[in-house]
Amino acid sequence: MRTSQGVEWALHTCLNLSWLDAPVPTGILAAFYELPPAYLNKQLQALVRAGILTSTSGPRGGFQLTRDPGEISLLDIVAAIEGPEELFRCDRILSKGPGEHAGVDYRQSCVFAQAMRGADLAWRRELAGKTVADVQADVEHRHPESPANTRARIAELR
Amino acid sequence: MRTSQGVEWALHTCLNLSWLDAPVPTGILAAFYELPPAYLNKQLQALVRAGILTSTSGPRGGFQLTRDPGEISLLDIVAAIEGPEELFRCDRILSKGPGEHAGVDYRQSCVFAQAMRGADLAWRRELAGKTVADVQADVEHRHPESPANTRARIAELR
DNA sequence: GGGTGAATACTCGGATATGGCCTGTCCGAGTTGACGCGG
DNA sequence: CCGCGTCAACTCGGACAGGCCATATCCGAGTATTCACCC
Repeated sequence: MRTSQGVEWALHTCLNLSWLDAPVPTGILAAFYELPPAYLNKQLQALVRAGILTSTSGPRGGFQLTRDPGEISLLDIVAAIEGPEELFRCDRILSKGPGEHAGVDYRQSCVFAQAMRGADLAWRRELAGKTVADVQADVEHRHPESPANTRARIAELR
Repeated sequence: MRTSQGVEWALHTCLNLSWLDAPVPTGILAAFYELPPAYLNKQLQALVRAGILTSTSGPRGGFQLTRDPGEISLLDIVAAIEGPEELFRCDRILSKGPGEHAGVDYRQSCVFAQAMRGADLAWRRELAGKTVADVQADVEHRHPESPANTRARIAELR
């Protein structure tokens, strides 16, 4: 059980977009990391549906962040790509067991489901506590040249 | 990204086995929750490889816990089924980016990978903190008849 | 020279193939228990 | 009655198909720019 590649792509792409102020087309963003352009486009569509990115068609179009990087958590991005389901898949097999009554929601009452949901929430809490702005700050602290490098490379690829 | 069905099956099966002291064959364990026997067998094999269960061949054979339920964490079971990989898949796409040097392990230095690993650890910490014995106690507290019910149903299926 | 119109190039968006892993099944190897026979 | 050997049934274990989701790609719809033409 691992996240899809799209998550890593989306994270890094959002960080790059946080250093830019004009729309950037898929082709450029894909070339930045040598990714398949059409498939990256598909992932970015999911970010648009989630309200994280805005898309503009036509020449000089592309993708850009809809809001401040400080308002975009890593959980927002992960959930946009992976979907809203929780990590643990509960098919309520307890309902097939003995001594159990109908009309009970085993997703709520099953102790395992509860424990797994607790772990799921811990995971989400960590992801929700870190924003793109936080990452931005970390990276700029370690590698102050990163924003300029990114802008330069984007301009070079245009 | 969700856990496979095998995780839920393994969790409940381990709990059932914690209330029994003799080996139970796959067929019985599967009938308990109306699961496909051969496929459940496949999952239990993974638990054997992980050292959680012991298997005995021949008549009167089957599966049983290798150690005390208090020494089996939910993480042990999940990891046995899902494998040891962490949730976030990092393909080090940074190494394809500009201004980056070879010889750097981007699984370590990438800020996103670090943040995702932190969330992963939070998830694992929750799962490692809960043992089968804990679940056992919770269930017995809420439904004191559960152990007897389980033993009766197992005997009935034999 | 300025404005307008069409043509054009560019970009996103969804519809469409392919591959790998999860799901599901089957049969053979090994072991245990039972049974019958002989002492 | 007791011991031993054979037989048979039972169980695990790994090898073998099918289905679904992640991966990957392509082409059409829409739009802003550009350029040429006309006033």
